Amino acid sequence: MPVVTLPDGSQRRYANPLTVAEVAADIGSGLAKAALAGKVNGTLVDTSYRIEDDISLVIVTERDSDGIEVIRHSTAHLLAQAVKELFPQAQVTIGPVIEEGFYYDFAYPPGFSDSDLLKIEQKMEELAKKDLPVQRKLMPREEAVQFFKNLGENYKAEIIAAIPTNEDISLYQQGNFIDLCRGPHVPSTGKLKAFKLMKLAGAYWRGDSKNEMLQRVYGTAWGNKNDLKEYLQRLEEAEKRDHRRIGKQLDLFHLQEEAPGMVFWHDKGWTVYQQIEQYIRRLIKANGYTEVRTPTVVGRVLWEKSGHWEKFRGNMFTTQSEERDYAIKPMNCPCHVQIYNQGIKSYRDLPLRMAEFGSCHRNEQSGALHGLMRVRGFTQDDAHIFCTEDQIQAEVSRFIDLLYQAYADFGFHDIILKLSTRPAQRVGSDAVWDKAEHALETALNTRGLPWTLQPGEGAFYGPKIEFSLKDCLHRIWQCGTIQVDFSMPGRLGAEYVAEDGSRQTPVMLHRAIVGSLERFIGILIEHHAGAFPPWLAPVQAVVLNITDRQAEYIQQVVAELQKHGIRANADLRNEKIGFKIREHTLQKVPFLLVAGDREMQDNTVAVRTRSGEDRGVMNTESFIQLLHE
RNA sequence: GCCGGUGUAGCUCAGUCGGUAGAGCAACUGAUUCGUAAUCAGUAGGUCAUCGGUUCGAUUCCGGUCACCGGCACCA
Repeated sequence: MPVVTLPDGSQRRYANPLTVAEVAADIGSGLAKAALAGKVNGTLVDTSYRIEDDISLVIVTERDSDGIEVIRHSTAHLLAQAVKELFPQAQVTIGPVIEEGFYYDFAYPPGFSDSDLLKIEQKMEELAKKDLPVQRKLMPREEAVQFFKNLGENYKAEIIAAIPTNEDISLYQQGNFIDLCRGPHVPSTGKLKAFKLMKLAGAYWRGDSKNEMLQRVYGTAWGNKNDLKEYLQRLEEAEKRDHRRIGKQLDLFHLQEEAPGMVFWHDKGWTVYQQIEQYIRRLIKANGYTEVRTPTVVGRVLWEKSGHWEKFRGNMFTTQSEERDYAIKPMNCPCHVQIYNQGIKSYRDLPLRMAEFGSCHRNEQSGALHGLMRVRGFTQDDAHIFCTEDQIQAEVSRFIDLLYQAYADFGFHDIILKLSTRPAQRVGSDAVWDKAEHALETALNTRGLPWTLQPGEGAFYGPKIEFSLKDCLHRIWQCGTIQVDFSMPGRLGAEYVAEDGSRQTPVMLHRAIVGSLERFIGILIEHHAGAFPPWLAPVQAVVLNITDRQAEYIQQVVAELQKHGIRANADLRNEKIGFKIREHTLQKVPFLLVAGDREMQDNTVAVRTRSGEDRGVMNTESFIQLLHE
């Protein structure tokens, strides 16, 4: 006699065991139709799940995030069914739900084409319309393995073989298609009403590049057509913000074939770059850092000592001269240790914070390159802090403060922190790791920040904290990091004289706030959609005339603004004011200053923002004040 | 690096089922001096990524290479 407790606290008593679908029908016919799955005592189940005991039950519909998840999962199955009908030789593998959609990997050596994708989608529509019931069955493990082997589905058989022996093997059938799946699924294919196949891609079996490559089909699915439409519109919006597109439109930078992965910064992009660099330079100088500059091309011997030659040779650009090998530096730290090593250091010199806007090159694999986000030539806002073990915690705390201030100034307030601790393969004693991990953890906790632990994800040379920021499209970008290094100072012979006169090896903290400046600018472009805040904008103001009569006056205004360090230009072209407004607005210039006869008479300008807002008429002094607000 | 796709004027793109190409914007010239998101007219501009093959003839078909795009793998 099951008692079912619903989310509103109400209870229903039934004389006999019954299914989730039957409870939904008992509540109302609308709900019965909308029911996609159930949540029994917090666990998702099919609507065919049989309720025998007293439980709490949620009827899951397209309005719940759980419901969307079930829809996506079932749509992945529908995709697999369609593929098997059209391409019987294709073998199914896995088809998980991902953020905003799903994918399914198939083993199909001939590969799918874009036109196949269309055909598959049409077949899916057709199968959905048939409203085929989706039925769950259980099968003993061995039988299931044999069953899929007989179907020629070797990958599925392999997956089942990997399932723990104490778990049930559940299969789902819709029409002739049977797939191994944990479930739950929608009760019938007709519940799948809003989906679209997005793209084709290659993907390695089990995510390992040593394995064969499968055909991955990405799709998206939603509870209704409207949500699907909104999602597609959101993608379009994101495309409009693409930094590669905006970089071209706003004449910020370009990339070209002869220098793959290396940026040609144009005047405007370089201005933004300079603003960022100068900002960080001011910030770190005020926080006890020194700034240095080290060579770009450094002899092989140093990279052998640091261990990079052995580990990363394939990813370093190398060159030679007079029969000596050199590498273009992929990172700055070994060079910084060389500066540290000049002259003897005392414990009184620590912590020693050494910064460099270091130009580095890494020979990234061609397929990894992506606009400014992944390049071969980049500049880090790098610094290394040489300190004692006891100083780690305080230094990490100081750094977190610095980083939060910088992110806020760039317009990022949502920051995600992750602590990565000791991996299996590592250097340094457990006692030292204990101390360092504890120091990082304490630094995070004393600041009251929420963070997640990534056990085993630390570098072989020490634990680290990673800082990621969320942009306005909710995308997450890892930028900042602080890493403890127990290895390199020793390898490269860094020492200091301790209070007791003994020679000790310092700990080294690698840290960066924005990481690669190139990538960070890419993030900024997308976050602001090219409309940089005025302090970063390459051109802060353009002063426009109405007719030639004001030309001279406008030159004076521009000169005055420039004298105050404002990046201002004149636009004296013989064009209508509307035309000029349009052009500079599209160029995202924060302020447009118009001067006609009236303004010239009064020694003022009419101020308009790039968003079309009229800020009224004012003199240059007031405008300068406005800009600095 | 791997799978798939793309490469045509400065930009965005059309086109040629094999007979060496076209639009809009931009540029240039001229006219227009105009009050807050596009003034009008004219001119010029391309080894159709690159190398090779097939062909009487290739930008088009086939192959190699390079770069880019979407993923996968990688990211000290």
